[in-house]
Amino acid sequence: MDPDYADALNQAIRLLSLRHRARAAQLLAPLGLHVGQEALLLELDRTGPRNQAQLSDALGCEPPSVTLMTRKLEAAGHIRRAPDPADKRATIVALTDSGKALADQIRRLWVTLAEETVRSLSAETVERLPAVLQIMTTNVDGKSPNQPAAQSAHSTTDRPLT
Amino acid sequence: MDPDYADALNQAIRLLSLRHRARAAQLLAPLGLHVGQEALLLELDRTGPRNQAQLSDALGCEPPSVTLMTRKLEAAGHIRRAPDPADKRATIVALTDSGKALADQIRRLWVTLAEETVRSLSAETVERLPAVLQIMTTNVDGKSPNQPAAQSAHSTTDRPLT
DNA sequence: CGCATAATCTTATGCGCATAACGAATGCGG
DNA sequence: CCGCATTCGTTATGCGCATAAGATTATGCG
Repeated sequence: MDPDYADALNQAIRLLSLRHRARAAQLLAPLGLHVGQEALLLELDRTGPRNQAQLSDALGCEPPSVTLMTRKLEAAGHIRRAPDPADKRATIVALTDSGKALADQIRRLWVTLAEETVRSLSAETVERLPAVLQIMTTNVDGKSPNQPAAQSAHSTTDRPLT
Repeated sequence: MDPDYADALNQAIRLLSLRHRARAAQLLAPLGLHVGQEALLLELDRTGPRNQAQLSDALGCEPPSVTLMTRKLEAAGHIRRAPDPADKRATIVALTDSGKALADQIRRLWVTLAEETVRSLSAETVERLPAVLQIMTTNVDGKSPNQPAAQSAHSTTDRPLT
């Protein structure tokens, strides 16, 4: 394994992360949203109402952050928080109509951005890109520090080498 | 443009960013480093001594952050800060021997991780991945908010579509 | 030369998110 | 029925980094 390649890969991911976050903040500022709140809205819109623990899991962030985000989004009228009748500890979170409209609006912003990116890539690269990113994600997220990363064997493969 | 594709791409990048950062923090903790400090060391090791303004530019972070990072790395003995004789405002930053050794050590950590990732991807994907990431980075980083992103025309293309 | 403008670095302050510690509710094994 | 570990949510605190404002030096121009 070429050390320079690993280094380039590492730096490329780091820069992409920074720029993506910066651009997201820029796009969302006019809407009065932050990056984490965007992710929460989109997640709710994708998978429907859930309690905060499930949300923090899906978003890859921690429960206290979810508490803050849901409080703020509720104050803005984008979501509803209601106690779960089946579990008095949990509070389930759902989009309001305003929140659903906002989620659609956000998605439209990213579409125009994705179009620019897609225009610069080959068709097959575009096709494989989501799967590749997912593989990179599962691998970089080593389950235990000094163990081979999950093979991500079943759902997402990219013509495994050999 | 399929809205679902743009959505998937957006979320994939977001998740990769989170996981990459988390893993980096995990790898660097034993070395007493943070993510930004790692980037600074590697950048210095790649391109040689520079002043802090140039560093903040290359790292994609802001000058005050560079001030804090260089102070801490200097206290740890990994870098040297010296006034620039040609410009009394600037302070140029250089790696010490200890810093250079540390940079090599860091790179070795990422190599083992990159190996796992490469093993899950096809040879041609691996070959194009850095360029693809760079294209995504330049595109996501729209120079001005409502203007077509830079074509990244000259150096990095990935068989442009059509 | 003299002065306005810009560039470099630093300090002060705020924001987003994490980790730690806690109270409340659940469910399981005795 | 009763401990007791577990899970959910919140509060308290800290860290990394950004933005805003200030001090010092460079630079361009009348």
